[in-house]
Amino acid sequence: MEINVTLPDGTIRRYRQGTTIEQVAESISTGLRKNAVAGKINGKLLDLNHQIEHDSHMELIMLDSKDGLNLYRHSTAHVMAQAIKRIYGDKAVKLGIGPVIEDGFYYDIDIEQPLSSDDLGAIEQAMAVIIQENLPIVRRVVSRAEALNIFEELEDALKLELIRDLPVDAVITIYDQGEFFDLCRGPHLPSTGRIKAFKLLSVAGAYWRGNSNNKMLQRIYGTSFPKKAQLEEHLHFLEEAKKRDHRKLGKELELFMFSEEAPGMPFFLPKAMAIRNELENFARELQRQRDYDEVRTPLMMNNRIWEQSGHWEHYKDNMYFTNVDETKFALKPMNCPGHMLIFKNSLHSYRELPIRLAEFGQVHRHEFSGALNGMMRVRTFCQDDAHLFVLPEQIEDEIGRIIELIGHIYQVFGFEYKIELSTRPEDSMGSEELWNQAEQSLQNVLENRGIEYRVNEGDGAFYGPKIDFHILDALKRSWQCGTIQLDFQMPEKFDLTYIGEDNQKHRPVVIHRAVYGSIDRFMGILTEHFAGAFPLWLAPVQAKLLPVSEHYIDYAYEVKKSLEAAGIRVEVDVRNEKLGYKIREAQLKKSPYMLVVGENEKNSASVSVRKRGEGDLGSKSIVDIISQINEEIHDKQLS
RNA sequence: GCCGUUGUAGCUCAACUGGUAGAGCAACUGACUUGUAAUCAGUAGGUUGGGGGUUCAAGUCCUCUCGACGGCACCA
Repeated sequence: MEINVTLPDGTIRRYRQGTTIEQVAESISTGLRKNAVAGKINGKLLDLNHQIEHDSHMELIMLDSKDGLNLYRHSTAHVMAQAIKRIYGDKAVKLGIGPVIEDGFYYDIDIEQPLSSDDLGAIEQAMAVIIQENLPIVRRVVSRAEALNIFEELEDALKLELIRDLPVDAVITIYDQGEFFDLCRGPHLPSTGRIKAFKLLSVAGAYWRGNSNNKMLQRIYGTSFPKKAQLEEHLHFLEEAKKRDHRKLGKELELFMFSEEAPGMPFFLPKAMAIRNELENFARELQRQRDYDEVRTPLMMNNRIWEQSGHWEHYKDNMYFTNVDETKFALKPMNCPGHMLIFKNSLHSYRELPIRLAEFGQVHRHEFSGALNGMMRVRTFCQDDAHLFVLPEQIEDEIGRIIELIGHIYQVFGFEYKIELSTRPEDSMGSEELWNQAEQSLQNVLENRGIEYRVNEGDGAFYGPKIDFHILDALKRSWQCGTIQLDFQMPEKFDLTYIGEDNQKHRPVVIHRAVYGSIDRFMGILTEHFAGAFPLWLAPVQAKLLPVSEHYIDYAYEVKKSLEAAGIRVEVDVRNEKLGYKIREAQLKKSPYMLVVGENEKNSASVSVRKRGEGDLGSKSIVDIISQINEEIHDKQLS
């Protein structure tokens, strides 16, 4: 009997019933068969040796496709599991799950002996042997009872739990490769020999099924690629990312430091402070133009206000408390309650709204020790926060303005960004009705403006839904920075009112927003984004003066004075060293401008200009270099 | 918080199975007076994160504790 197989381009080919996907591929071309790793029959991913029994739509999954690569890595994970079992013993190793992730795979295993990265080499070797053996990977359907039997035999409680949790009508499959088999949905490569380039990267603890109440397993991360060159490239990328690590660069460039005395709390050194002041002033000026009023509220307020705002109930585990004069105080984890008090400090007419209160507010949040990470996750940081008190009918317009502001600021750094709408979380405050209304408003703004966005279910703040801005840095990593949150709850909790046209009291709506988010973290992101080579307007030292010898130090100081008078951040390298040495050092510190001064320059009131990334640009008069630098600063040029 | 790793000079890193803590860079001093990515010589620098223990002897072994790193969980 023959069946029709419809290919993606619409052509229909006839085959004997029971023909495998691989045979179909072969019948089209040998090249196809070679590079196909699986097939899709009527949209369902299946192994190459799957037999086609009915008329079907068929698509071949090629190794270089996303699906193909995932499958390839999934099979690599199986090979790794097999290798681990060969080394440590079949029963000593219980297998959890071994999924594919972005850029690789991992396998969670339960094994008595703690593994370290030193053990990875041996596992890799055993994997190489398995690949060498080129074991066929074969799918086998088993009944639930059989599956349970098999894994009971192995005393593998993890797999047994997985099997028991499968839906009743699930088809349970096991994949065999040599002596090894694993419960798996598949599909897989036809044989282990197809794996060409792989590497194990690290071991780490991971909770079984992602639940911190469960046992902790050992997770081994690895990756694999169809070509060795791709693997090399990926490893190189990881190396490059490491070189940009803001913790490393922060130390080398003397930006910030940490101390055991204050875990998770950054110290800003003078150079980081220069950057931070630029960032703050930039935002400050844009906010001034947009009619924000800047305020500052206390770092610490008594407990009553946190109970009133709901922070005590929803956030106390992350707050710092202190007892003074028998009154309990808390360090603010957010700025909103302070701004609510400012709003309440006077009576407001509807004519005044929107009122926009901005604060570079230092907040403290007690993060778990294991969560801390350089500037990216800290226990105290400064938010570029603002709260907008608006009339209900002003909501959309105000949010639109904030979106514009955020876009404006990000573009200056060359950041692309993505937008997410985060909706009501489980632990939320207030009525469902208000929440729906708030979520609807945010959605309206996004859709009316034709903005592309993704919905992030249940990720809103406890007092309201939010629009989050995720920037993409130079390495295409995503960071949540900006946020716009719509809040109907705080106005209730604090009984905020304004006097309307009708001379009655009305409730304003509050919009929380931040652009940088955490300035500290934003600086960490910038450091990695620019690999420490900050654009001129941000650079802590914008020009480094390099006297050719001691004789020109006086002249260097003269030039320094002129540049400083023009508002440029300058340093002189007065050390008694050769020019090449000073240049090397200035280059390593990523100084944007190096200005060499010697006999010629001294005689002509000029400097020799060497620019980061461009090299020697010849000499320029002091007046010219000042205007060149200032123009570049003013335009906030990216390089 | 959990699992694992880790902590030696300002920085980067040495010190085999326990046996007097070293190097490069930086700093300081001197010589050289320098022209576009490292001049030479010398000097100083440490209760090996902290506490306790084992030992004739601890950077090294045990234990508690603090910090950091890789993940997990968390991120209102």
